[in-house]
Amino acid sequence: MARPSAAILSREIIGQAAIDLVESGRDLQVVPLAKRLGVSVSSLYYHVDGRDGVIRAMRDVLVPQYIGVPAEADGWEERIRLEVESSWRMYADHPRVMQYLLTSVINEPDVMRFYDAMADALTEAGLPDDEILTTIEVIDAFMFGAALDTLSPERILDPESAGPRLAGLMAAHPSGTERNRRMFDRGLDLLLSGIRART
Amino acid sequence: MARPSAAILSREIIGQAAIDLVESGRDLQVVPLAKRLGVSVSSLYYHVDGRDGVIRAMRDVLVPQYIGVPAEADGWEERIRLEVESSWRMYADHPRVMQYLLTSVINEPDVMRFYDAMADALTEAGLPDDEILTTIEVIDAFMFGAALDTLSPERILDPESAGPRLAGLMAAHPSGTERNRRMFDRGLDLLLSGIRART
DNA sequence: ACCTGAACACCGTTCAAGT
DNA sequence: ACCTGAACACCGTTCAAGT
Repeated sequence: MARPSAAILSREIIGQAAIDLVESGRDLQVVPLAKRLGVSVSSLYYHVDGRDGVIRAMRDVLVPQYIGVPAEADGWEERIRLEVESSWRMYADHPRVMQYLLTSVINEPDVMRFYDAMADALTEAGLPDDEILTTIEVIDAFMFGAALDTLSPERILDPESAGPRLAGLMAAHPSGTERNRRMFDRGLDLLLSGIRART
Repeated sequence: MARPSAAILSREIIGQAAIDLVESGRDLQVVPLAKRLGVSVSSLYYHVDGRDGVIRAMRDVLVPQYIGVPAEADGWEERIRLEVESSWRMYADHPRVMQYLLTSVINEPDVMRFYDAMADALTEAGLPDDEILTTIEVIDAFMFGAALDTLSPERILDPESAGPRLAGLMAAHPSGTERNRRMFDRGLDLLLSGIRART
């Protein structure tokens, strides 16, 4: 079966299988990926440029699922929230995949669209021109850090070894997904509040 | 020379060499590391528990250089700034090393000290108890994202393909280290301003 | 205690060969 | 056009052997 009647592989199929593999907790490796696809390793190389190509394929599968709907919103603040929210969900839904996208730069057009929308919103907010790009970068960085936070273990700190003050706070603190979600919301609130104070 | 008169390796020596290797732009690999140390690969395994052990060794070399001096400061805001600044510098000075520390959790006691100091400062600021931990996590996440931002290429976006609005802003925007530094400062400002608004 | 050399399983990549 | 099998360089790890 050197040439099947219908192609059994494609960039998308490979990208999706890689996402599944990685999200199931394993490393991104070509051999297990091929096995999962029931295909010989070298077959992958016809559709995708090596391991790095697999990473780009993952990105190209994920991005269209989350980015692109230029949400209907009233007011700059709501626009920023919606914009950030959609990128954030992509990160938070696939934190393990994120780790690999870290090195590979996100697709130009997508970043461009995000930056453009954000620049519009911040201009409308009345932020001075020379602060706009930096502010976008701040939000971007926070989003990124918040996404990677998902990767950290359920309990980051051991209450046993904490001081009494910290231990008390930790007892009433959520963990896992809820902790992460709350952190993201609060961060965005703080940033928006800070931006408002500058306009 | 199976047993030299004076040991030529140690955890620290290995950790430092690994930092140099990684910071020079290459991947963290055991074989080049051994070569750089003028030693056989298997020798590393006596001092360090494999590749992961090398990562921990890097961390144990870096952390004491940056963390630990509990800075003299007046006022909660200044305390937070100093605290965050020192962690941040470790990240920003060694962004490539950071990539590897991402997976490995930072040493318990260090995180604990950071969280404790931050909790004190935020309590002094008058922030409600149920917001303190979340706020610390926000700052932590931002710090992290800002550090990883250092890894992104000099010019993230191509002004050619940007809209006129964005292109104009980009012309007046710094790049490289300065861009990164400014972004970090602005982000911390925004967050602190947001925190102030909540007290 | 501290380092070496050989050996092994495994991974990423290439390429000629098949249909 | 699309997949396979073999071959290769290289990496991480182990372990017996040396002093």
